[in-house]
Amino acid sequence: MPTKIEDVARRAGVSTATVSRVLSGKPYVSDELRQRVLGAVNTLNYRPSRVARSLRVQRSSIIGLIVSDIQNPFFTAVVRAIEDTAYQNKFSVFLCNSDEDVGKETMYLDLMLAEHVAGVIISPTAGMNDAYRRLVEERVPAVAIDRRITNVAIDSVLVDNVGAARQLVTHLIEQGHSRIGAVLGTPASSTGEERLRGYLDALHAHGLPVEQDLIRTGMPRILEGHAMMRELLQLPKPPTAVFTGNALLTIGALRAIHSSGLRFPDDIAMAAFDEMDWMFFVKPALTVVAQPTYDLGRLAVELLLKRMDEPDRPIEEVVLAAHVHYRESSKWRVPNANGANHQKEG
Amino acid sequence: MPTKIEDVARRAGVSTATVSRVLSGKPYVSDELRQRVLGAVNTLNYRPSRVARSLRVQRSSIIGLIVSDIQNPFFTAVVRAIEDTAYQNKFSVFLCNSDEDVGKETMYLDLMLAEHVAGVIISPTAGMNDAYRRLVEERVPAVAIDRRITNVAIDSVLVDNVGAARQLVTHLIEQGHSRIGAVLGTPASSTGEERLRGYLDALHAHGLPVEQDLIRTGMPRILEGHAMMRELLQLPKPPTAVFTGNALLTIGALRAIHSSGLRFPDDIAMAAFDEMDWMFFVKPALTVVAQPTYDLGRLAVELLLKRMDEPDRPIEEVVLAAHVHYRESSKWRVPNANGANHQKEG
DNA sequence: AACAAAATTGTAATCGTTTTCACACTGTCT
DNA sequence: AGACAGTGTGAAAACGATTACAATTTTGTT
Repeated sequence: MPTKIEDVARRAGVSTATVSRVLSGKPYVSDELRQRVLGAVNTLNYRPSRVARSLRVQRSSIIGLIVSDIQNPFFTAVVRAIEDTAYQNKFSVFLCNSDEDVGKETMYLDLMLAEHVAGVIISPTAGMNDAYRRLVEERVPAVAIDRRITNVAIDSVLVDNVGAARQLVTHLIEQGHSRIGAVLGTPASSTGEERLRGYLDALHAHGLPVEQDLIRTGMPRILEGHAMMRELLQLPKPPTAVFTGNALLTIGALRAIHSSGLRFPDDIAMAAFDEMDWMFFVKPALTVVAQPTYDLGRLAVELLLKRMDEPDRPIEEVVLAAHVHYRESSKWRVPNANGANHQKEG
Repeated sequence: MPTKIEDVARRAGVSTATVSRVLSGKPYVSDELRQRVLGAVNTLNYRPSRVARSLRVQRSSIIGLIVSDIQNPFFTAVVRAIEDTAYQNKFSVFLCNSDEDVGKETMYLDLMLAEHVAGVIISPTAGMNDAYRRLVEERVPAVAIDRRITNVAIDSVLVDNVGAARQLVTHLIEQGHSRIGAVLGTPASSTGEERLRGYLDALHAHGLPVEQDLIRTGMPRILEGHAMMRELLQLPKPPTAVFTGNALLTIGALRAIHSSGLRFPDDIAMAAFDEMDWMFFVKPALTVVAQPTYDLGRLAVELLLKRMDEPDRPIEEVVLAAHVHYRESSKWRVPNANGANHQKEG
């Protein structure tokens, strides 16, 4: 029932080759035939089958996008940017949610290969996965976003996590804290690992001891963030400040703090990763590092397009800076009787 | 370079037909050949081209999903449910973001038709669009979610917006309010229209006058919500309560209220659509109607699957109830000198 | 006018599957 | 022995586009 190129050709009294040429804007078609073809296309309301086209030309105009958590506002912002940029370049996006599950991620990557997507953008769930290797073996253009792939070298656009975390924690230290809790994503992902490293860097630089009890890692989700924060608060000697490593963990931690009736910065100081829409409502205002979500997404697409054009260009790794917003939640803290609080000037 | 079915056939010493039969679990293949084929598939690491398959069988195992705003947490929750359910049924999801733009929506629908998706789930930007008609003309299984399509009859899964809005506004009235502002999405979408209708119903039922000045509609986004709420607050005689019609509008309205230094429920009462992750933090707690997001998504996929099996079954329209959480933001209000406040018992 | 080069057009092969059809080989039942 | 119903297998025809190649016409150059 769907009209095919042959129907159009018949109606316009030309060959399918000509129709194809007209439709793909190729040269060497007389104006007269072009008009006839266009007319036929119009009256028949013909839309070429992308499937057939993909089969023939061995690539599609679809960008496969795999994010690790579609409910994380950080990723939806990035998705938004990717979608916009892809759209501007006549590509469309095939989005999947790996849900931080390596099995699901592998399955979706396989699907995309089988589907002959033009390229893949992925926020990897783990540093390595054989499926990533297959990607480069089959020479499918691919870009990693947000997290690093250690398995194999591919283009990536990342954020300076170490630097941002170090800044945030340094700031807490300068505000007089020495026992700083960390609620982080699993170190299996580069973001988790790097944000932890930034935290440790800051402690070391100020000669502060590292207390393993104060460092919690887990799946970067609200529930886990809540649990980790509660554990920290139930410690015999709880931290006087906390650093949270992602939007969802921050929500969870806020919930835990909130339900124990504590308030920052006086009961506990806080500095978090990721700015969110509704944060204006958190009082006192939360010190956060805002990640360049839109640029991240835009650059990922641009890198992907570049690699499609030049498959053999050298691997490129873009690292974006994040911007810290210093606000009240981490303000100078009056030392209280609560614990040993090595006061430093800020 | 990618291995094709022919390579497998050659290596196993059989015909491509046999390979295909083995791979799709068809009967009439001897155990011996089956083993040989499976072995060859394994050593060659063969993955059949979905594109070729789609072309041949004239359908894919992809569900196309078009949402009107990927940054709206209501939709991401629904997307999550759709993804999960699709995955369980061996379908994968091709997600696009129409961004409340009819042009973009049309373009994506066309793309999906051209891509021969197995079915389409869509949250329509407007009540009618010729592209919807094409969907049924070409007999592509389709389900509308959240919003109604008036153009043409298709399966849909909706929420009882009129009822939920009526409940919310009735509650405000019972708490003593008679001048209730409304910050709603554009009435071009059924959600906007129905939530407005619920609001009006409640007013009429209590014999309260409708003041056009108190009713604001616009794009359901944060910016617009903020602007509409600010306009309401700047009215010579501002409302004593406000009803917001969607998650993003609620955030915008909250921001406007927050920045004018007002507090609910005393300065202004509030009741909103959509529960969000972080709302525990809003104090006093916000009265909201929680939509059944997960069920919405799950049912959409189930309806779609049913229609794939039985293309001629009667159109089904599922309407889900939403659940109101009564909290402090709308509590009984001490009448003040501010305006004519027809007191009713609550 | 003669010839080369460029512009138009069509024929048919191709992309990688699935599936129809034909054929061959079993048994089983008259 | 012949007919018949399964089984098991492969050859080849789809599916709907693109494009290499060839054939033809037009244009440009001497």
